[in-house]
Amino acid sequence: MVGTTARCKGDAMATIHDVAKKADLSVTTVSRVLNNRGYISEATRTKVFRVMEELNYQPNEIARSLLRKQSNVIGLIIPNVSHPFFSELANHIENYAYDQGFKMLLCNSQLDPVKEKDYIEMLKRNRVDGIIMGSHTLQVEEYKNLSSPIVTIDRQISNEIPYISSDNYTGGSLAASLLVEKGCTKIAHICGNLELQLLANKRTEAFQTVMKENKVEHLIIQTDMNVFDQMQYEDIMKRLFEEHPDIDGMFATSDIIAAFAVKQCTAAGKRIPDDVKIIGYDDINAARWLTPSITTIKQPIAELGRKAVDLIMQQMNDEPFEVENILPVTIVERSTT
Amino acid sequence: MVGTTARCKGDAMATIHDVAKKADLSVTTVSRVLNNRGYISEATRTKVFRVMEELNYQPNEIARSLLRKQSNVIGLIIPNVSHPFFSELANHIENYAYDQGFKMLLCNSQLDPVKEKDYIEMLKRNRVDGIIMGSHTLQVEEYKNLSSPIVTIDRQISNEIPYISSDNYTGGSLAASLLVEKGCTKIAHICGNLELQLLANKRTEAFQTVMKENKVEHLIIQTDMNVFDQMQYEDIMKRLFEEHPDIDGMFATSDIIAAFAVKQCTAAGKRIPDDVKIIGYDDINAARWLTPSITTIKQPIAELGRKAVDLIMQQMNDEPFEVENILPVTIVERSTT
DNA sequence: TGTCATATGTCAATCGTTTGACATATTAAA
DNA sequence: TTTAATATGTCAAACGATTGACATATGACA
Repeated sequence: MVGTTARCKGDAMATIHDVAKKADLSVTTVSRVLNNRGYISEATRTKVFRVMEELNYQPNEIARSLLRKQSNVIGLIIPNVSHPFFSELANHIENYAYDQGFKMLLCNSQLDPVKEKDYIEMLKRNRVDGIIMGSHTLQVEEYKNLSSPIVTIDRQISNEIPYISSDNYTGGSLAASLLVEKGCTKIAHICGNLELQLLANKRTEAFQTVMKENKVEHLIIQTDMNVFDQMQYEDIMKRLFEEHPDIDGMFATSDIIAAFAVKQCTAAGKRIPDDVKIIGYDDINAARWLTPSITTIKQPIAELGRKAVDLIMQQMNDEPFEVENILPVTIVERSTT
Repeated sequence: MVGTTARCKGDAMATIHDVAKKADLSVTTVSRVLNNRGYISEATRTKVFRVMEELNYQPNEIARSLLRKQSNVIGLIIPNVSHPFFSELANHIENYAYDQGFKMLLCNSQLDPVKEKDYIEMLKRNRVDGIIMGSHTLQVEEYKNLSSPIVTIDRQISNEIPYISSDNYTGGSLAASLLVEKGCTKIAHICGNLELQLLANKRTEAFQTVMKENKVEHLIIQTDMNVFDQMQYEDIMKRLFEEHPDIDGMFATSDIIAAFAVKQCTAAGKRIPDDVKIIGYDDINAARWLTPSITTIKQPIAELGRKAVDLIMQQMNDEPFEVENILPVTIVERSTT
């Protein structure tokens, strides 16, 4: 069936003038009831609301934004919402922002620097009240003269731009220690590209420290997280177990990587956790419903999201704010250790 | 460290007037180079661009939107981005919308009717060019006089509002047939609430038809998908296997439910696929990286997203469009069958 | 009667940009 | 020399709402 609806163009929405005319009042009066200012009799108030209802009137927020110089929009730039960590973060950010009267524009940079820069400019053109940056493909300088309130997830840009992260060092330490405690003797750590200067690198630092302290044999494999190429993980895992069949412990920098580790172990006939113990990071929802469920370092995702929005609001209102915002992690033991 | 940055309020962004003044030109001329209209000498063109660069000028899209009566924003209302199916859909919608020059406002209704209605009104106040509805908690009437272009995912509202879905009937049929083929003799089907009048119900219809045709014992369990309560799935699965220990086949209406089925089977000591065969629906990314990887009905998520955006644009431009948009599914055999 | 609180109105400016109408140069081609 | 294309300018209206300043009218109370 093919159709063209009449309800598209042409039938412009009612304006405050239409409401005023139909209610036989001045626009000023209508605006007054809309904004609760000045003296309004109960009679006119109800009349105005009735007419608004009849005309299906919705105040034009674009016009308001223009006048108020405030859009009540927050921009969120992340690599990709389809990554569970970011989708959960986006969910919490949007929920909390909505509670605070903000809308959220979602931008998936796909970790493409050109796209990321484009998004930043787009958000500025649209006069968003703030930007939450979860994608970091640009040079530090590019973020500095951004003029709008900004918050960074998991990356320190400068001493002025606030950033949020989980306590990566403690997280890495907890994971490494648990593996050692459980008796692992050769432990692999899969992390992202360490040259990217992300705060997540502290997980690796902590891991190394614990390994050295306990004199445990270990190895570190960097992955190119720039590509959300799941095949890549499979290959890495496969090669890892071929080259080092005696690995009996793994600390992956995300639950997804941990899931791939589980997969390859199973494929290689190794039992989890008896032959190999695996720990992930993030505690995405999936960590619970995977089989076996994954032991992991839990990031407080909801709090991260709330903090991000709070920091935007604090900057908007010229309130003081913390530049460094490191939220505590906990270790959640499940079936892979 | 506590700080207050100077770069927040006060330092209003440069306007086209600032550019004109600094470039010693009229606003009209600047606007002309900005919009590529009329005669402009190469000299002034470059001068204008240089000054824009110097002032870090970004044209105010809010003002433009007001004048053009077009925001270039699409609103997406879904239950929850943290659900993998919706996060992948949102990702594709945003990507394609961006390519077409649109931004995307993300709204998580949390399947709360009040919130959903609120979001619809918010989007109208913000004069979005169209709304993609993936959340359906309201009565049909509420959606009808919406005035803005709208597209519905997986629900038919009326004969005028376009809707998109995967070929649910074929999907259900493929899944059911495969289980029968593979020799299952008692098959369970876990679906959502059938009273909700969603197109997904056709999966159940098809399942029943195939079961009856082949005279296979079967049972249907409705879940309250209104709650993204993962504990609920666990309980249902547990009870199911307790009450019907002889189940040897399952068709779940989502990969996540299938994952919980896998989990409970494993917990109950049943081997997959030897003792029980399981088929999911959606083919979310996780279906591949789960252990065992899940056999599932693949929805063409990217195409669904593109189609949704296309339908919004077609309505905007008063072009003819299809009301019914059913996209083909395929079955992807993995390790659970 | 005068004063004040209440209730509404008129008018104009503002937000930043676009656009049409029209004027005015300069330069180049006919 | 006339004509036309090129290049820029001025001016004002429009988009939809808010707001301050000010006027006016009614009713109540002192």
